[in-house]
Amino acid sequence: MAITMKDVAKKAGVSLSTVSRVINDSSLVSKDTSIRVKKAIDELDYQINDSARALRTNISNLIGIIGAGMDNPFLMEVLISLETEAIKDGYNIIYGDSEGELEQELYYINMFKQKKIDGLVILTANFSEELIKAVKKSKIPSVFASGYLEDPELPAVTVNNIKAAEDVSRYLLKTADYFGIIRGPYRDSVASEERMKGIINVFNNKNIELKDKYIAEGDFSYKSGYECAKTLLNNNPNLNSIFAFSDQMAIGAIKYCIDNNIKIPQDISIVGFDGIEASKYVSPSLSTVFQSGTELGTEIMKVLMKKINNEEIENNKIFIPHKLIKRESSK
Amino acid sequence: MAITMKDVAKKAGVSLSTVSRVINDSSLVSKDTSIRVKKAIDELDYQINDSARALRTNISNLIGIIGAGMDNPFLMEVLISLETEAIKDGYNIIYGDSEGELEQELYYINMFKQKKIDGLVILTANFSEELIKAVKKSKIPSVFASGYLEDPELPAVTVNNIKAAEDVSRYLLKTADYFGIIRGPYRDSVASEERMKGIINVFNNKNIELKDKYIAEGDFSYKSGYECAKTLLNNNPNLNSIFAFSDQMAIGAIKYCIDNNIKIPQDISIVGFDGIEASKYVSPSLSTVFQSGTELGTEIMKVLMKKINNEEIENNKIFIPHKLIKRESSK
DNA sequence: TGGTTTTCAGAAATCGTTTTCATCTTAAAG
DNA sequence: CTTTAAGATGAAAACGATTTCTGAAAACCA
Repeated sequence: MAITMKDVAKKAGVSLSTVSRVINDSSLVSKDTSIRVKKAIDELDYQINDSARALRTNISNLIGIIGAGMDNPFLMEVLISLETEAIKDGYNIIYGDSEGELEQELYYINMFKQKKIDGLVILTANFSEELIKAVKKSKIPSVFASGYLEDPELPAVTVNNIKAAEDVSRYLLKTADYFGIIRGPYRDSVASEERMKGIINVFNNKNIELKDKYIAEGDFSYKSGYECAKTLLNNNPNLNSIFAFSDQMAIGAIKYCIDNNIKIPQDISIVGFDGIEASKYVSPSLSTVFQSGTELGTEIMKVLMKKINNEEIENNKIFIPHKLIKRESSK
Repeated sequence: MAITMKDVAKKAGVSLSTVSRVINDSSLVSKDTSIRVKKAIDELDYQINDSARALRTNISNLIGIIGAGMDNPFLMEVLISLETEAIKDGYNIIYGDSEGELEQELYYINMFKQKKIDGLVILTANFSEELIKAVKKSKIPSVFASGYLEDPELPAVTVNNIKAAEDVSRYLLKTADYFGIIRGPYRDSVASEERMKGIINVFNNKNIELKDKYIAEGDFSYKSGYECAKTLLNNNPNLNSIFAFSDQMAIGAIKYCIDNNIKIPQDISIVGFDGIEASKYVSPSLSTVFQSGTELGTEIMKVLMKKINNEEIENNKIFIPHKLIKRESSK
């Protein structure tokens, strides 16, 4: 059927072993035969059979990614970056979208085990204890994006959520006595919890009481941002700043204000999180915490490669830089 | 090392063949042994080795996707949908981002061949003749998203670009004598060419001359939309409508107008294409041609499954529905 | 020159499945 | 009571690579 090593071996007049050696750049083969074999490979247009190789070596050159919320441009950017980096290291990406469901996450871990993936990236905004357990149990070298796990065996790469939230809080409190918060889901969202921590730090520091009515729970979507803004502004009629935990929610909040004739930034300042491309092009343009999805992706991959190659990981909690960008949506 | 069929066989007191039969739901095994084997599988937590199976059967249960421009939320939606559908059919998605480079596309086709993928989806806005040739040569069952190929062997699933562009054209010409066009790349963009065709149809019909200065070439990004709007409005000072071939470009164009104190829709109407979520939340909200990325994904998968299973494909050019949605950005 | 090391190449085992073929029961048919 | 067919199961041969072990030839050394 397809061309195999055997065909190449016959054509080049050598044994299977030799062909394999040439393909794998073994030093144990003479320049001369190497050239001959390579020529045969070329002429026959031979393609290695990855299944056979994976079976024999137990290495698949596959990196599994379990993702959710890819409608978020930021996560998407991370995904693309992961793919780009993986290819550089000779790996392919196999993607599973869990839609945030534990059941599906476990399903993918199983699938991935069967596929003998070499590494795993968890690219979801929230994840449960059960997932963490399952990942650990799988013994697959893994890295978590977003959030920080206490577990030393499970490295995480993320923006410094606490510090970033502190930055925003201090900034908003320059022109306000308190501010409304459109946070991410309460359930299993490490990142949101950390950002809340940052806010609390600053509130405490300034002796401001953080009231429940300042907080609305969104799910990172445009729509939930819109709804949350409505809730917040109804509950706090003279609210003059909002910090949303994603740009999409911030843009939703902006829309609500415009729909209801609330002037931005005169009446209210709005700050988002992520720094997605769209944040520059909405009107008013959105102030936000910028983090580079591309950078996050490359860092994740670096750590993952180390884990796969059993190298020492000096630090299992890696921060990528962030920057507060002030635009038209805030004063 | 890992648990294999052999272990299961031993535990259940049967032969390898029988275990294999149970796993593959063969009818040739008695109820009794089947239960026994299944119990053993459960107890040992046995996982099939996909490499071995793929080697033996030459079936990988992998579907390759070559994509580009995933920063476009619409394509992203298609990707997620493809993944969801693939899983239902027992396939995994392996994704390669070509960044629109032929070289990378060819590279992925090669990789995918080695991985023995069962099907391929080309999910890029533009593709060249060379790519088409390579896909054909690969003999992998393939489906193209977007654009229509004349080739009967290569099915394509897409919105009816011609008709959709006609709809927009007729709509805009109700309140204008002509309109500006922010099109997609000239190079290899079947979809853009088709939309131009639709525009030309309507222009001809109404005896309007399509001048070069009405047309600006973008790349589907926010930024290019902004730049193109600038060009168009400079070249056509009293332009009062713009049709952009993506929502992102339309949003960029809106931004340019707002930045330059051009009132939407009083001074100018703007219509986009795709119907991405953001189009609802920008201000003014964007009129656009809605098409469902999810639906596109499921349709693509349906066709691909037919190709993989060697079923008859009655129609190798499938249209998904579209709908012109009128919002605040147009009158 | 004879012995020792190096260098290169091949034979064969192996990875974990699926599948063909053969075998052995047991039930149905005559 | 034989003969046949059907129903279950097992043995063994693939699938296409890698790798260990072994051996031949060439190169080195004294």
